[in-house]
Amino acid sequence: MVKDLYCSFWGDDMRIGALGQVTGVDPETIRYYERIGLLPTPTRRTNGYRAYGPAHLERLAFIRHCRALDMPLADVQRLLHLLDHPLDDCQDVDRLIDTHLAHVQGRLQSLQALTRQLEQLRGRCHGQHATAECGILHELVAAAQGESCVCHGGSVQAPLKDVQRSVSQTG
Amino acid sequence: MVKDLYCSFWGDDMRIGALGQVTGVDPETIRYYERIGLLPTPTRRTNGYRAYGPAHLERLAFIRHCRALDMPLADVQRLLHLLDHPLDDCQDVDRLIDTHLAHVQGRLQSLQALTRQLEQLRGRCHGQHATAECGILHELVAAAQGESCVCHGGSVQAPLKDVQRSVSQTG
DNA sequence: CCTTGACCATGTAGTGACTACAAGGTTTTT
DNA sequence: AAAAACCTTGTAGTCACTACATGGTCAAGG
Repeated sequence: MVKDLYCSFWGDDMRIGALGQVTGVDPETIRYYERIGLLPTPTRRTNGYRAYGPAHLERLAFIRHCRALDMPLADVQRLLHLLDHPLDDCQDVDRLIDTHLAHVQGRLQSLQALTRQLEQLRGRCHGQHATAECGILHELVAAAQGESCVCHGGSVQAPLKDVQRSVSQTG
Repeated sequence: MVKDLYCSFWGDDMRIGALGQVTGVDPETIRYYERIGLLPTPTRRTNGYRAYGPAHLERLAFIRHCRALDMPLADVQRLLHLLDHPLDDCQDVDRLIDTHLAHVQGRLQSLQALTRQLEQLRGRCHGQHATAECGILHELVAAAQGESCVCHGGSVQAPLKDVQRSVSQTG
């Protein structure tokens, strides 16, 4: 029986391990979501164990789905609030998704440029030799010294922050 | 004169602010690189200020160029070591770049899928209405509940970790 | 009855690559 | 002389977890 596997999954409440199994989320992550106020505090059994119901399962699944879409937890928080207070204007949701989409598309373009640069860089090294003659290292050093390179094509002073931001996490 | 701007840039040493100006790196970041052993400790002036020479400038530029290629600092560290000890085999450099390239390409594919998903999601909402009828929110909730969706097409149990790893930072 | 093992609780610290202060000293400008 | 801009150190914050330490709870096996 699945009930045996999930330890009272079919009962009226789940322990944190069962919830984790069903959603594929580490129990430590679930506790983390609770700590930062993303998941409501569950009721407790007499022994202090957290007792989760279907509502928690739904909410956690929603969070994970949004995370699979690479949304930051702050955005997920806002969406959950809109779900809880469905009287507001839908435009908030629109803007949130639009902003997030722009974010992702920006990072996508950066990564595409990055891939081209790395591929060209990779092509500089052929066969086996000492690092002293390595075309990749030479290219990297030359590029860093501001000569026109496969990556920047410009000077050292170019602001790298934009590139890095768009490549890194959403924050 | 540029000398006035950069405070002894043309002298035999630069202060941290000047180095930051020339390379476009925040002085706090430069100190951070020094702290984690990426930049060698510079000599000090009599007043305790850090005094940087051309060697530091080159090294910092190299680091930033690698970072612009989205390499983790650990990889940069290894490349710097290979530059300092150029007797080793060049294959190390090759492997490092190859691994990094594979990383970036993986993230690129994740982001492409993500963009498609978000665009489809965005298309669910038309015009102005209350969140209670918002197609985006409905889609997100439905998807989270395991119905076939524009994103997963599968169940809640799907392991999201792979997606997230490939989308996030290199680490 | 005792032990083993799996589960749960809390709290703290670590990750990467910075960023932002706080509290004080120095140099330059007004 | 005073104010602004620079420098120093150290510490703590960011994001979304992850890992660990320490201890409590519970079911099954010997």
